[in-house]
Amino acid sequence: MRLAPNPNGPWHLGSARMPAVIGTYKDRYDGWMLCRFDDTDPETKRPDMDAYGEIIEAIEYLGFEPDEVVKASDRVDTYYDHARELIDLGGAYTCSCGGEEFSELKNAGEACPHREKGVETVREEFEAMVDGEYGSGEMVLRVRTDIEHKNPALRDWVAFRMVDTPHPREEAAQYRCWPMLDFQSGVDDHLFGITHVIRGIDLQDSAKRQAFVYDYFGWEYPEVVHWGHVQIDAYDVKMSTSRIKELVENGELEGWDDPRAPTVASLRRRGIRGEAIVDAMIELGTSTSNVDLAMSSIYAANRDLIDEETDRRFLVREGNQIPLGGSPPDEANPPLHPNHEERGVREIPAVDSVLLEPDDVPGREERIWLKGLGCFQFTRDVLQYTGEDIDVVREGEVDVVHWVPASESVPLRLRTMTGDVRGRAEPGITEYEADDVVQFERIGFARFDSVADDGEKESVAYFAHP
RNA sequence: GCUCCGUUGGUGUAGUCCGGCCAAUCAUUUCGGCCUUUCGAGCCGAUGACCUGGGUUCAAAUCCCAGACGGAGCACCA
Repeated sequence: MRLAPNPNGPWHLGSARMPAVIGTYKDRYDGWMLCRFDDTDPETKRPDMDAYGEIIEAIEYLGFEPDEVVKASDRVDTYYDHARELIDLGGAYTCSCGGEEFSELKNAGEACPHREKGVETVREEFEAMVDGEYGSGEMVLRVRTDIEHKNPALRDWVAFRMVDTPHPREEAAQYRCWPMLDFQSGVDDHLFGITHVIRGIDLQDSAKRQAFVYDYFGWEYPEVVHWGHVQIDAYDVKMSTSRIKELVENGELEGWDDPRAPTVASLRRRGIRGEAIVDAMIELGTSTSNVDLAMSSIYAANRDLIDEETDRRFLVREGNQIPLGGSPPDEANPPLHPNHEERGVREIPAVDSVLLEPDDVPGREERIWLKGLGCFQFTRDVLQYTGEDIDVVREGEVDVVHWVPASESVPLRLRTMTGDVRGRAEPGITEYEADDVVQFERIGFARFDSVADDGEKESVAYFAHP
């Protein structure tokens, strides 16, 4: 198996499908997996030097490890060698037609005059291409397929072209003659002994194109599966590397890990496990039709993974301060996890007054149960402790809500897909470190991004999902 | 215009090759109920789909034909 990412930027969620499915096959059948960066376009899809590492990190985060990692831009000489061989076999010719000019001939099913050049001439001209003697657009090497093939997409396609812009990698900066994907990828799949290829429907014709090269060389083509595009609901931002790059550059997104960005880095920062993404991607299967992945599938998978081990805590968003009356306990001790009392309890002081979320403030004379503390009645702008038994909750008369002390709680900013929310959390959260995940009761799971060591400074958490 | 591919509930998927056991699987979502000092989970239940029209057949999601709709390619991008 192989992953063949284009390192022109960090990964969006659609890209994650590649390692998710291919890596799962590899693990399931004890296969071998190559990660080959198809970075043979220094111009239009110019490689981003940071993306090589970011992509490897993303693959690891998703839980996979390639057996070998290579860059196509390190292998250009190998492609040249195969091009020479193909020329000698009569399978390719150099062509100086303009793009439109050739396109018209091709669509009419007519060969261009260059098709009948002798092998010697072709070799000379190809060596001149390799030596950089032509500028961009002046000369290409075409594979001789079938100029009258009923599918115009397969007729004499370009294998190498000239690119004036140097490759951003120093090691590859000297090349001007670059292979096209169909040539490079086709040759490499054979050389690396790839037996199974899974890729997008945009490359549906690639197998047919590459088959001409394989026939010239007498190679056997790998098994190939094409899948449709994946869209994800819940995002306003289009899932496209170039679009996201644009939004990051003009400041509309704070970065590739902005919670509004449909990227691998964003979900990671929100504390969602790579495994949850993989689980959801696997369920999509590999049909050739386009699919919509519901974020709720990823959330459901993540919940399965983290719910049992995640501490519960209180966070009140944009709270209303209400004084306490009567003689309630001066501290609440709800469990860190309701199913695991052995993990201990939290210590939440309850003095003077509390904060409640606006929606939770009870109406006049209504009762409410502050979780871990007891039953209160809202009378004359004060929550008056009633001392009633938990039975009032069991009987459904009183709702249970979360709360925090007004004075001893700590500020926290919760970053969500729809913007930041400010609130105050119970004091115990200062025990956490960045990367810890908690469940804010009745709000949802979140990952701490930074935890302030003193209670006056604001901590920051990224909201994952309910 | 030429060439490929696809179409099963809100979403995804199984079943289609080799017609019957499919009044259609599983997951997710939504909505109820039980349980619960949150939410979730768990348990119980409900809603909800074979693109259309013909044909073949005792029998069609499945085979055939036509059409509709959707996607992809026809790049000196990947």
